[in-house]
Amino acid sequence: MTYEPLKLENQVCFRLYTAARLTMGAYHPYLDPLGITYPQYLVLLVLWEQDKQPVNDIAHKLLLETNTVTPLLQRMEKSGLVNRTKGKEDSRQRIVSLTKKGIEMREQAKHIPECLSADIIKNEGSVEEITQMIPTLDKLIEGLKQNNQQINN
Amino acid sequence: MTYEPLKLENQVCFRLYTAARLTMGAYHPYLDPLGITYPQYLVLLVLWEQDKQPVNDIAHKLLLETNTVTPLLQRMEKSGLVNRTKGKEDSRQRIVSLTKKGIEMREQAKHIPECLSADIIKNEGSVEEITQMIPTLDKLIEGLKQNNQQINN
DNA sequence: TCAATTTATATCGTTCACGATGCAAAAATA
DNA sequence: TATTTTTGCATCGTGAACGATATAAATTGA
Repeated sequence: MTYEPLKLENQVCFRLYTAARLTMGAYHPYLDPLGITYPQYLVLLVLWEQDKQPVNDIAHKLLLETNTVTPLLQRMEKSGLVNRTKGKEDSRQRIVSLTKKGIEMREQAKHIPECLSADIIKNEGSVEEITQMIPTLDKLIEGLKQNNQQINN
Repeated sequence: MTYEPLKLENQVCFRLYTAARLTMGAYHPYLDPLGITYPQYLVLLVLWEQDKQPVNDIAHKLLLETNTVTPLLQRMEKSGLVNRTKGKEDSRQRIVSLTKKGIEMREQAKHIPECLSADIIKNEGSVEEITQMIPTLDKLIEGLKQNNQQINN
């Protein structure tokens, strides 16, 4: 009985990749009525915590590149959720602020986390077990951040 | 001290989404020289376990839709990794088989899993802790599969 | 002060990911 | 057998993700 690393079933990354995709799928019933996608929901979470942030801060908090976030914000501006104004001190910056619609969406989104927990309980049973993964995921993310930085230097 | 579900830092899904993206990034140094992407690597893993499978089987094993896998396989055919031939019993099927190049790539990819483990150890320390998440991830994936099926009915 | 460098954002091209739709072959059923 | 339904795959459109590159503004430093 030998351990075979090239087997799909032995790969942690495949599970992360799949779990992430399926979890995003589970958000669909709640985000579709609001007319937003999961990455757009993440941007809103960031702005609901603190309004009026430059693109870079948002990208940094989501661990995304600005060339991912810029088009995302452009789409959100087009759909009336945010405004993008030139920075006053630093005119290279684009300050992203919530519109009335963006602010009000928070009320509608308020119950999404508990809805998702309920869905998970319904089909699988244990939110506790899942939340126990958080410290490990955080350590993994921190390590991967450093690793990928080393690659790009 | 109230728990705030709408805070980014309290969201498990965001961590899965981030961990998955960053892990895929960590594969780059090993996959780029082979000229393949991470999803293409997953397809190869499936075909290395068993050659000559219809599109549907591959999609099912990767938990992807066929409309994701079909273009993926078309690109892999164009880059000379696989062939796609009409099924003999069921002519609706497309049987995907490895080319010589696809078979030989297994040798070059052999050490990727241990390289990735080494990278994780280097920057974070504990592969054991990460592999301990596997049962939980599997339960989560299984529950989400059922949940998302219920949605689409 | 002026050139060189860095920084913040944007643009472009390629590859996923997936909902919606189309189509032909197979299976089910009348 | 003829018709309906299902199945397997493909195509199209949209929205991420991200590497590479561009551009203008700010910063550094000679």
